[in-house]
Amino acid sequence: MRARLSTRSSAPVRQSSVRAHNLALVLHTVANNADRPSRAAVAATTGLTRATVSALVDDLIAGGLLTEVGPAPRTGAGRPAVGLVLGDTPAALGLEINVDYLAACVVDLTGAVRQRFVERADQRPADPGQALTALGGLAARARAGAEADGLILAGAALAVPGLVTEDGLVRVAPNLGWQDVDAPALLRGAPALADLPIAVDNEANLAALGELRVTGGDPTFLYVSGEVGIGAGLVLGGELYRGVRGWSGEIGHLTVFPDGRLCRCGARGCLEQYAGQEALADDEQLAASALGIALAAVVNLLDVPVIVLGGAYAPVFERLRDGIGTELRQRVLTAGLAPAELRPAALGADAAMRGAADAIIRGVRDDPADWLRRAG
Amino acid sequence: MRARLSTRSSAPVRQSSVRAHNLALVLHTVANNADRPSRAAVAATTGLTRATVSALVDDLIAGGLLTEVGPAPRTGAGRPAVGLVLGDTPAALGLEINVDYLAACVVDLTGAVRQRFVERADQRPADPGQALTALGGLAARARAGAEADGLILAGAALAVPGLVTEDGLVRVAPNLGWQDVDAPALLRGAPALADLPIAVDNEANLAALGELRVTGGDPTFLYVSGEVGIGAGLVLGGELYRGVRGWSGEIGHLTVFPDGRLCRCGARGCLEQYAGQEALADDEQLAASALGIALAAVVNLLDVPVIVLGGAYAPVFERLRDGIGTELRQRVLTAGLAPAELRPAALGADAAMRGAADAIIRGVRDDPADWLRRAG
DNA sequence: CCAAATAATTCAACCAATAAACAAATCCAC
DNA sequence: GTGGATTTGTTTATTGGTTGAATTATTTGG
Repeated sequence: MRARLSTRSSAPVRQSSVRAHNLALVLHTVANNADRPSRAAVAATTGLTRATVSALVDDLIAGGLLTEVGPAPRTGAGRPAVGLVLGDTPAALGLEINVDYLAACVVDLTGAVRQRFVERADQRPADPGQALTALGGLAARARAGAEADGLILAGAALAVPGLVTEDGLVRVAPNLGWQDVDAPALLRGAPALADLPIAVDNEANLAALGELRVTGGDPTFLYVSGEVGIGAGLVLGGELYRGVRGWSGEIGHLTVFPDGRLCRCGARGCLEQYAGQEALADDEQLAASALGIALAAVVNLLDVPVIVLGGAYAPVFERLRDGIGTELRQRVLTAGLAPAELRPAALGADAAMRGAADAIIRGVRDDPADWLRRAG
Repeated sequence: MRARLSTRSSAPVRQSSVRAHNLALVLHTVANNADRPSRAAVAATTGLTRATVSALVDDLIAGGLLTEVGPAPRTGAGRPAVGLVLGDTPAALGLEINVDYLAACVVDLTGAVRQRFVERADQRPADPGQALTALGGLAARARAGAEADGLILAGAALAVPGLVTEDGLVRVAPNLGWQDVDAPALLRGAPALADLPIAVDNEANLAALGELRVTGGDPTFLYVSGEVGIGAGLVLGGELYRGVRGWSGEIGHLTVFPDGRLCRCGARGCLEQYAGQEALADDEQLAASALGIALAAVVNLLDVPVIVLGGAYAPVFERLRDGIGTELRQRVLTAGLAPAELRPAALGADAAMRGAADAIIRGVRDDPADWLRRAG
């Protein structure tokens, strides 16, 4: 298979882009190979020559993204290989604000959590400035701990339960009572964050990214997060799909019973009224079949082979499975050909925060050349 | 903005990939610029140097993909520019089989229809072999006409109302009564098609691609085609989204009334029962609100800003608009922030056939280097 | 008729990957 | 143990593709 450069991008490509791509390719290859591959092994799996791989690896080692480790146990004749593993810098700061807690963590390049702070407190009475200042405090502690470990931070990302525009503006976060909050600007007020690039995204989107990291396998799935509301993160071909304005995944307001219960959004019969946290506590079987109807819609529309249930759904997954499955079997046209797989989320309550840090790490892994340039 | 090579592709990139990308970039730039740009103008808009553009243009002219035309009317001092326009080779064969007709057309590189043949006849009694042989006959006439015009064909694509796998196998086409039909193999039986690459895809998917060409603007929209069943083609960021197994877009089986009418798929309350061709003839307002409920689900889930109604919906669009719009305003969470736009399809009954030819043309435009090599 | 301006081409330099030769470090066989 | 086989990693010349500057070509305007 020939390498295709993304045709849609209307920017010219030069030799440096080739190097950027191949740097990412080598980095990914090492990251996805747990048994300390040698330069030669990387060359074999990527299709690049050993000479090229050596040159690329030199750059990555110089930037701390890769590290040489002692040779693997003897394996036969020949000069012994020197193994490669992912380095730990740069790391990233993952932040989360939700109705009843604030959280911050630092995740290193390998995906390991190196710092973790959670502060339980009802955020609804606080105004956005207060809440984000408090979060800045947590972030400062996490950063200090990370830097004591010798980690350099590449950036920070914040998970918010609401609609977020591309430049990080929180349009609405109904359960926090926020409207049009410039979260990056407020966060930059904290000295510990002033010098970092700051991204903001929807909580379910980022949780989906976190899940993608740990599932490893399937690059296409829907992550559904049952909270007070219901959010969803859609991962298509290994990429988070955010929608044109970044407002995708509002599965909580899919109509399941057109003339049913009135929802706080003004419409009738929204999924949220039948499978939100309150409704779930009230009647699990109703929640399961409502979820099944909505998920069938997603599968019919997008041919998504895997659905991951997180948030409040994860602990009761086994009791929901049958009810959801029944609706899926009945309502998905292709259920007979290849049924969609249903499974509980692997990450717990930390999913969004870890996914946030992961989004930054992903950026570095996907474009190491950019990081090498920035890090000088 | 720096050019990003698609990181996901796990193939190495070499200098020839750079050239392939830049050839496509130049070709697109000329295609999207109606007023005969010069090499210098192309260089300015792409960011490549004039030297590079000249070299690339030479290759494209040699392959017939671009043509030089007389200079544009005087514009000031200086050596007059020689204009560039898209050539007409290669062209592509678009084929369609549907319940009550067969159709074939030839579309040239610019998107112009150069040949068109339609044969009305009920295809349900015919077995797949007979039907595709008849279609092969139409294709032969279209090809002969095109070649008399000096056109070279790059390939053929067939639109089918059913589920199609990646390698062109028709798994099910309920309204034709087909099951597991190897359409490419049967088509290759026709001498006029034996030497062409043949693609097969779902009718709504291809119609959506056809629509993408003519709308020009929005690269993200949902195309909904009302036929006996209801199909949808989803275009995200200028690319058709086919789903993991190629079975996306089954919007006809979204549940709108969970305890409603029994559908031939076995489930209850499918959209098809309320907004399929029969139901539409029966009660337009019911069809509109059912459609509205289903489309609201799509917008909530995917944040799609534009919905195009085609097939049987196009002629009655004005009478459906209000009913659909009411549901969308009520049921889409972000309707207040930025309502989705609703519009009728620009192409008529030919949409799928033209979209099929267009899919081939798109392939050439997106990777002209491959075509130059093949035609070489 | 010459200067200014714009278009397109030519040519040396550069960058990144390749292929092939080479050096290093081990195993294995005698 | 000593020499050949084997595998890793580096070095070097070559190739393909873009760049930038200089050059040539062709027009308008004074």
